[in-house]
Amino acid sequence: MSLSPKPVVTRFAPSPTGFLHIGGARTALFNWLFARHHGGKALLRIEDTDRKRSTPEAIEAIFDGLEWLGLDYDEEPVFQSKRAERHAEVAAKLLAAGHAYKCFATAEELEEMRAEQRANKQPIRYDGRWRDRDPSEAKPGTPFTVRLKTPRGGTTEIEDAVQGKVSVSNDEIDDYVLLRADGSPTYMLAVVVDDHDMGCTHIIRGDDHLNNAFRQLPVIRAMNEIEGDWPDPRYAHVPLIHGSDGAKLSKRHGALGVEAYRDDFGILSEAMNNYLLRLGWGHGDREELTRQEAIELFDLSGVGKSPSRFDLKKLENLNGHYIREADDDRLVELVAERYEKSIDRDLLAAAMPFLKTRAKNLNELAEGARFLFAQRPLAMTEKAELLLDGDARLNLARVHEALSRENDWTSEALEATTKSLAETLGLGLGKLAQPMRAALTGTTTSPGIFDVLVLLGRDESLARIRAQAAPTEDE
RNA sequence: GGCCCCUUCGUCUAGCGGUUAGGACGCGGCCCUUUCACGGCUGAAACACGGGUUCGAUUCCCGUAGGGGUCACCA
Repeated sequence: MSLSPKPVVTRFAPSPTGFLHIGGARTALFNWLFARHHGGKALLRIEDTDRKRSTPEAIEAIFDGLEWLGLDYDEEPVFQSKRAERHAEVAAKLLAAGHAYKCFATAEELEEMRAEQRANKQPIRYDGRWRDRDPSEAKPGTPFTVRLKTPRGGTTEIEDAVQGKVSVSNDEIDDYVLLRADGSPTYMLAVVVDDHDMGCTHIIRGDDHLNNAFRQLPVIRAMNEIEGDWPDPRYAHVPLIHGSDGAKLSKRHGALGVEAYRDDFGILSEAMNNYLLRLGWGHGDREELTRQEAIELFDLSGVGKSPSRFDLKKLENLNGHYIREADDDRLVELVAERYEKSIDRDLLAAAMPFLKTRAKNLNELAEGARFLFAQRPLAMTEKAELLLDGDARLNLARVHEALSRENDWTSEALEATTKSLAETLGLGLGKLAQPMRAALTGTTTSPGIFDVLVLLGRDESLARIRAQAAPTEDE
């Protein structure tokens, strides 16, 4: 026993069969935070052993998603597919030590076995037909798989950092395949070997892997028996994220990659991080946490045991919060990206303080800025059109007259002038302001109308008001 | 179906034997206000059910129900 505890090493191990989805992103975040919290190492491994389903695009999407989330790794990513030799080496050691054996059963034969088990309502698992047979009983040259000789009888118990004590009867675990007939390793072998070789101390993953822990442990213990220094890792199985219908988040439930939330929904990285952090983890009443606070506060004991549902409304609420806090220049860039044509960034920057309190996502922010760059004649929304009745247009003519005499084009002066006009006319300010808003922005929603006047400038403002005003007699 | 896990407002959660069961999102109301937001105040809203253990259970134990996960030469 060493006195100083081993430094924490975690890994995120996605299989690149698609984008980085919400659940994967949260697992990545938890692993990363846990490592950072303990001053340990965060590692990344790409589980690309499924040659058919893994794609380079998916690998890129995962890197891209992780980078966007601000999750960095302490070593170069490990590609599982490149380690097949080592996996086979471990399988050979297991075989040599009698912890594994060759199985010459054909796929058809096994399918038949399973069909029979189904018919007899028996649990479906490999029956160990080659467990105690001598390989010489097989016809020479028959292809074989290597199966783990799992312990019979008794139970295996793990102390999961999230789920607590979980135990499974060893008889539930069949002698599963370690090495396929073509000599390639299965996932079950590869994870264990890679986790060991990477020095992972904590395995934080979705609880869809909880059962796998009981299948993987025998390999670890067998290897520890053979060569030592294969300690059990600490497991932490985090409950899955479900869709709003309560079922596992999947493609058919509209599960999206994190980049879709970034690109299509206009979500900020901080908002996504904060939302994911709070989904399944809590620390008292804390809702909004910075990255730094998350590192300081994150621990496995704060992770809940029950699955949680994904709620876009809450994500967007958080997003609105982070938009308001975000630096204006950054928002200008993000909004500008959302316009087809190039826009006046200085104008957008000037408007940003007024725009950002009104948006829950970048799309709304871009939409809210649209009036700044609109060309006359302005397109009117239905509500704006409705607002501009005869009286409104008459009032606009008066506003135009008053404002065109205004020399001090500041929101304070413009407000004073408009208010005094309203008073003179015996009208509420709204009677003037709402038609102005419609004329100036083409909508019924916008920043404060006097800020709009200033942003658009004297000439453009007067022109837009003129365009919607009733003709006056002296014209 | 076998095995494993889960169960506090609609949702995310706090609670770790004694609380008016707290916060957040969403929803309603009020205030602010030229609109929409922001902000502030406020209201409705939960311990799945049944047994125990205990002076006392949301909290501990056992069932029931419901939900989820997993059962490949996929990962």
